[in-house]
Amino acid sequence: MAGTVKPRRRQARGQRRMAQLLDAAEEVFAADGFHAATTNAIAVTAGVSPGTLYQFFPNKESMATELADRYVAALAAAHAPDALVAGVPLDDVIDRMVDPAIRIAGEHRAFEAMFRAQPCDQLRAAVTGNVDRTIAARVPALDPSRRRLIATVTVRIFDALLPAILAASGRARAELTGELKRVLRAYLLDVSD
Amino acid sequence: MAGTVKPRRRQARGQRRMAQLLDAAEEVFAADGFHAATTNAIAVTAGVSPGTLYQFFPNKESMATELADRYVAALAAAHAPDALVAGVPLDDVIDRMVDPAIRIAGEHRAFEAMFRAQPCDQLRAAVTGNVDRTIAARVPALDPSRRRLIATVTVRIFDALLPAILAASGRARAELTGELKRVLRAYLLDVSD
Amino acid sequence: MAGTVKPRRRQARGQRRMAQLLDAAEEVFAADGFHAATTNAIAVTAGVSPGTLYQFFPNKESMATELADRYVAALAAAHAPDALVAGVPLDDVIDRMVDPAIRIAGEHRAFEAMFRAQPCDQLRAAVTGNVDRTIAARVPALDPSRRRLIATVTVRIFDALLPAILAASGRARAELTGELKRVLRAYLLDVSD
Amino acid sequence: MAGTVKPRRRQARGQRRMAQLLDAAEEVFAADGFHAATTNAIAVTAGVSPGTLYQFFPNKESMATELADRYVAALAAAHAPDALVAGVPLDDVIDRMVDPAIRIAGEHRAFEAMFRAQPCDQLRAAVTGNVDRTIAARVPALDPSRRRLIATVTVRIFDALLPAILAASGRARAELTGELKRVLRAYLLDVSD
DNA sequence: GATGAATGAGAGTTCATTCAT
DNA sequence: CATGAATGAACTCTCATTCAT
Repeated sequence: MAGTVKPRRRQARGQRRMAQLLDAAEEVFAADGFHAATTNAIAVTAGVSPGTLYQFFPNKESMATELADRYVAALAAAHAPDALVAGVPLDDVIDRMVDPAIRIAGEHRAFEAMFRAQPCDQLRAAVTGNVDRTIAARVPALDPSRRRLIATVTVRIFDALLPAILAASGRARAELTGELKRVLRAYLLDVSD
Repeated sequence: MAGTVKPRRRQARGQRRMAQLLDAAEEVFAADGFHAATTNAIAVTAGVSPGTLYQFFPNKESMATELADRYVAALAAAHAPDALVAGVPLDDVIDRMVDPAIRIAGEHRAFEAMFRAQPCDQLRAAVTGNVDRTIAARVPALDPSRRRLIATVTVRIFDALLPAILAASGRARAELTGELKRVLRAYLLDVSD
Repeated sequence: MAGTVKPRRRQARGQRRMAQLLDAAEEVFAADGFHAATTNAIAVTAGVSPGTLYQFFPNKESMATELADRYVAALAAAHAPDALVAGVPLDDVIDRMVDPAIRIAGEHRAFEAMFRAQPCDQLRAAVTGNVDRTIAARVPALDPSRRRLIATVTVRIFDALLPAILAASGRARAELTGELKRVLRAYLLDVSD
Repeated sequence: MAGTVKPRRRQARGQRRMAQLLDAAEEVFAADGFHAATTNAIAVTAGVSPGTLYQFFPNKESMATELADRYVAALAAAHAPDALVAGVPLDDVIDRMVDPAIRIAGEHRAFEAMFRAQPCDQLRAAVTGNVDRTIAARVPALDPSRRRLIATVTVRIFDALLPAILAASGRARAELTGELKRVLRAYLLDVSD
């Protein structure tokens, strides 16, 4: 009995530490970028020693990877893919894709940095997958490889404008967001023909 | 006469070294990115000692800046802005903007890295300026601040797809280039209304 | 109880290292002077890697500063300012000021170097303060700014003869020390009028 | 004829270059101190290339040495040792020694730096010799080795207060100069007994 | 003589990672 | 688990001096 309980407690504490460390990593990655970020700075921010950090993560990259996982999960939760299929107008689909993505990127300070960092391909891949599936649902006839290409391009466009959007606020942010949607709509209408 | 030749001879060696060093920097920046690139690696690649590098460039940044200047010049030479004005179809304009840019980016291995590096804003600024002027010539009625926004977005889209294009070759590169042009055409047509 | 001991154990090793490093710094500063001294030499002398040095001191200057603090403390301990006030003859006061200072400078090999180095103004300031207070105690009527001037001059005289005294030994050192005291006595008698 | 004239011209040009370089060295030594001063900085200040500098001076030290020679000569010229002997009051002697020394130190910006720099012992030695001879003239009965000691101490006191005097101006400088003279008079009166 | 390019060892400092405790 | 001391290679940049021209 005790044998089964103890490990759980440990795991719980471990989970807490990991979350704590990831929060710290998020902050530091957001502030300095992946490369300039220092594991020592992350440890300090988390209020632990560098050694502790390496008890939970084998290296700096792995922290980025796990952070990216967080963001993938958050995106998955936000993009409840209900009813993206049939008669929903393209504008609405774009809204339902773009707005939550921007929101999540805004909430998670390191989203942007992780989106670019090489060790976080998963994040880009996940987003691309989302878009790919959405297109598949709306335009089933499309050739899969062409669909993949379009999805990739779409995500890159999003990526290209995201930093500017996040850096802006108020009117400017709205303007830039509008422009992003305009690009996507124009492009996606064009390729739907 | 001799008075004008003599100093030239000295400068000539220096100019050669500078070019040599910039070539080396280009190679190393392209391979490792601006941050990861080391001045020692550049010096070794150029076949000189680190001290020599610092005889011509005050620091690492300045090499990036000068490289970016090179690219700006190359772009300026390529974008002879003749006849972009009146009756030229949009497709042609896009071709004449995109193709040389991709060609130059392909010829200069560090173009992409410099396009992203902070100390090289000039490069992005120059390209954005080019686009802005082109739009101004074609759609004189457009509000300048809106025009600037469109130019910025256009360049960011180019930036977003450039790495993929450069990484690809043959059929894949042609496909991606086509997609880039499609995006731009769709967007620019949309905003011209 | 254990709670107070455990952290101490960790700090203990660190404290030992700091002392070790300061000892090494003292040796190297004494041998080469502050500017010529290298952090690597200090690390080697201390038998640690350069990185370890920077775990305890943020930079070279800080080592000098801490060394100077050591000396200030040693001086404060030596100059028990008892009975410097009333009827003590000037010669005795000078003995009680100069002798411990010379002894401490002799014991701490870098004293002289630190006395001169810019990042160690504290040391000179501390010594000047000591002298200033002593004068204040003996000649309360003296104008404070004039007193400060006299203290400064006194310390500079000490500083001027210290290297010669430390470099000498035996009879020569005694002679020079006597000369220093003679200068100080003559000067202080003169200004007491 | 030409054979004798040409070399003279050359020597003349060489002398000019040397003076030019020494002027530059003076400026740079005064600004940065001997150690921090850079031969390149000196060459730039002199408006020549580093190679030229090494055509006239074998190394950095030698520039300091020659500068010190300049100062020795200036001092020798200033201290016309007339009538320092017999009935001149001590105060006057001190004035005639200290005032020109301070004036020259003020006129030659690197005087102070050279006075301290190790490669310039000659300067200190020359000044000490002056003082020694003056004492010898005034107190012929004094034991030579004791005289030497007193001269050394005297010069060190001068050295100790010189920086403060040069850094000050107006009233403060006058005050400090007065204090220096007071110290010297008190000391020399004391040792004359 | 004069130039300025070239050298290269070495400066102070950083940081991802490991390890004894 | 947690600590924080320890590592050491690598970084950018400097500078007295030399050498080809």
